[in-house]
Amino acid sequence: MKTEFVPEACCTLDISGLEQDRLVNMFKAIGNPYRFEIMKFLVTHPGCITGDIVDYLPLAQATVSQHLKVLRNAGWIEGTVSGPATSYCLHEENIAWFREEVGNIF
Amino acid sequence: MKTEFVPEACCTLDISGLEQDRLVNMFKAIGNPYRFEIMKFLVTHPGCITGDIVDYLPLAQATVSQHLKVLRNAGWIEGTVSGPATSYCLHEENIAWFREEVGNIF
DNA sequence: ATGTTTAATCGTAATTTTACGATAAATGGA
DNA sequence: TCCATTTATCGTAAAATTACGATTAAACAT
Repeated sequence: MKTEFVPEACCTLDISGLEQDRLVNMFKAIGNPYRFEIMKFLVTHPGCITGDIVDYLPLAQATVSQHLKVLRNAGWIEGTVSGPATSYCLHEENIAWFREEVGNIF
Repeated sequence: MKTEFVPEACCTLDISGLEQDRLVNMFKAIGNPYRFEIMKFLVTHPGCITGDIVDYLPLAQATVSQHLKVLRNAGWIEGTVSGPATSYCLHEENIAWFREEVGNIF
């Protein structure tokens, strides 16, 4: 069997299937300016509630809620209901997974 | 001056301004299944031409060309005209930058 | 029970992205 | 010069995303 010569590349991108889908979805979710800002805000304001983020961003409550949903579905954050409010935190486990995957393929 | 207590976070996301814009744009560009596939293909087929990628993906030539443009504008790849064709490679320098930035903030 | 607070969801408009066929432009061979 | 090859761009349709006001639902205090 002939093995094709492949020059040394600057990354492997060695990932496929569901893991790839999951990673691409995380890239897509964080690839939006406002959602990236939400992530940054959560680093310094862990456990804050939706209203805090609404106050912080120049967006309507419904829009922020929608962005939070995208981040939640992608696994970047998790929300816990506390009273009538919802408290948001970074999803440490998934972020650790992201860091490892990116570290492996880039 | 009172400094607020901030618990240890799983990442810093310590980035802002133009660098943040640039990074978010790279996230956005690679956050598309077909564009991610193109990147993977280029790892193992460096220097291939547009037509090779068109043959590889179930997309029309115009669509692939458009995806290549997005990847180029985001800095993921670079194309060099060779004859009537265009040869594409990963943009090693920008990818190295991406790797470092992600490594710093995550 | 009623009213207040909070956030998700609904409905919808505007914008952006994605996809494709057709065309144009550029190269190089016959 | 004429033709074939290759790819970018144009025009446009369809789909997805983004944004917002209005509504709904849930929790809790009075």
